[in-house]
Amino acid sequence: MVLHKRLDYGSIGYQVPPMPRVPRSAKGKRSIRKKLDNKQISAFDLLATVAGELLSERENSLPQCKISGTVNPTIKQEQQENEMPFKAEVFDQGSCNESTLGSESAFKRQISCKLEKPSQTLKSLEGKKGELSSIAMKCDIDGKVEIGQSGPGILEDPMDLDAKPPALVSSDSSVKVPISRSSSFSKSRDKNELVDGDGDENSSWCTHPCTDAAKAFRLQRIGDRRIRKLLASKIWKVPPKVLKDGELSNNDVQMKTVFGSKKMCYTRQRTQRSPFKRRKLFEHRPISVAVGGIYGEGIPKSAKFGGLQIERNDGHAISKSSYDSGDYHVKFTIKSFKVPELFIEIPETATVGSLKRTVMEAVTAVLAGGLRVGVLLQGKKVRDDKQTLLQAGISHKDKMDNLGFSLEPNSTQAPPPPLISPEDPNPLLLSNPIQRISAPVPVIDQMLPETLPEQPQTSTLNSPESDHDSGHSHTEASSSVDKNASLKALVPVPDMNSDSLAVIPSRKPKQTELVQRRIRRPFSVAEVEALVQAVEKLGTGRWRDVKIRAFDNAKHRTYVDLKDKWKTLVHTARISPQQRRGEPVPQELLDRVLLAHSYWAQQQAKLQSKPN
DNA sequence: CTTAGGG
DNA sequence: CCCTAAG
Repeated sequence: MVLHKRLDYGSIGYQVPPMPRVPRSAKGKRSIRKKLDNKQISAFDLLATVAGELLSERENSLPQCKISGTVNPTIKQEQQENEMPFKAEVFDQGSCNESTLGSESAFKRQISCKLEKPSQTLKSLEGKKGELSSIAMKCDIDGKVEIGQSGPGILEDPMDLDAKPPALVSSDSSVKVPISRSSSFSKSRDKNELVDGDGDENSSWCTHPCTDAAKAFRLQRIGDRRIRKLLASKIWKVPPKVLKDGELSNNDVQMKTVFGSKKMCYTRQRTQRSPFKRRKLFEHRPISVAVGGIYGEGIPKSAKFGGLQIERNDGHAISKSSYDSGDYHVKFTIKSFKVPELFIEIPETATVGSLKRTVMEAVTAVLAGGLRVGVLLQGKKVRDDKQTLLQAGISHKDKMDNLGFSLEPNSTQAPPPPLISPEDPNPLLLSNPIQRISAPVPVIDQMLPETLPEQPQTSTLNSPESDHDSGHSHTEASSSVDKNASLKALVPVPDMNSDSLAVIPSRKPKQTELVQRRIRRPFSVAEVEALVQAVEKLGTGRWRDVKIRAFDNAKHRTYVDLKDKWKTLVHTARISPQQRRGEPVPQELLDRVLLAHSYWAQQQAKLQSKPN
């Protein structure tokens, strides 16, 4: 079975506009490359490039993704020690059968996350400056996010890989191996998969010795090609229109065009009879990306960066003259990514799996909900998108160790990508008793390179830009502390059990906090089938019963959801097949919908006219 | 908390 | 999906 439309969500009214696609025509590439070559790229282009890197990969979403970061609630220096590195991994379990593939969101995945090395921060994992290791980031609005640190493994020189001091790798369990969509990944995944929060630092992919074959494969195929792809397709995919002349202030609009217009919201699952009150979870605080530095022309042409970069078009051997004319290129690598302050609230009775899912959901919601990229130079946000890098002060020759990128949740919009479906698509088979809880999206602040330790970690919050983001960061001061404490408590118990969860403080978000909209989870055919069956039996006025009968184990489906779904089903059944969107529902089911609908409508009418 | 509907 | 008035 093949996924039909990536962005077509079943229910009407939630269609997320398709991401504008830009033909990967040579022409397009050339034009942009030309701009790069001529240093004509504006700050906004740079932003867009980064954004594109992060968000325009929806078409190539990988069924697996990893996110690593540091829980860093407050961006204050003194809290550095409280930073809790965490890692959330999600990957396809490989069992994509008919039912699990019913819808894109139906991918059954297993998520695992680890909290480890409480005192370690991603920062400490950064390779030495100049080291050609970088972080590869990919994120698409489909909910797949990939953020992996690509070390020398993707470099052309295999020696680097072997020569790389294990310390760097092992010391940082949150460092990810570059995740490529190539089969090489799946090959090596087997041995590395199911990284369960067992505390085994070596369980992360990067620390697992890759097989020679896999290694070779990766080096050979991923290296150059992957980078090229990253540079070429992803970046170029961003519609020029969107990139051009956008004011930072217009970013919202611009990005909206790209990511959809729905407001980004994420709320914790409302669980039937859940003892937990709905909370406002996500903070729309900026996520920051630290850049390893800007590399000037001195960088060997063979140098490869796995992450974002503006690469000199070596294919067109830059002539001496071009250099003379000031045709320099700014090169940089985003080495780390922090996902701070993830506020998690979860009942003690929840399963570890649910915790993992929650974390993943929280992170995914933020990343996939729509991001805006901000460029920070020495802690200051570069607002003028029209500026060229040079004008902005980003020069190839500068030792810009202070270039930062901030990923800011787009509060004004957010095409909630189908999040991972923890449960089996078939409601009748659902058996996961997880209690979904809230997961706030934290703010991630800029992580500055070690060379600029003095840079206040609060730069992002304090920077002028914080104004245009959902700014509610400050209301979190106290919460961050709680969070820290709670997460910290989790660390010692990688294999946390419910008890450890109890440590999590249930700080009540302020009412002023925004409530994230729940992520969309298109109903799979299996679910529709179950729904139809239940309604046929129970009628259309007993949603709670329907819920219990057919979706008791699908915690993410509330009776209201079911009622709404039925509503849309009825509508869908009435419109022409051409007008339907999302995963097609078998006509047979739609027929039953209409039948049941009319039948129960009659019954209701009878009851009305003839009460007793 | 459930329903029922509009948004 | 969200929000809410009603029951």
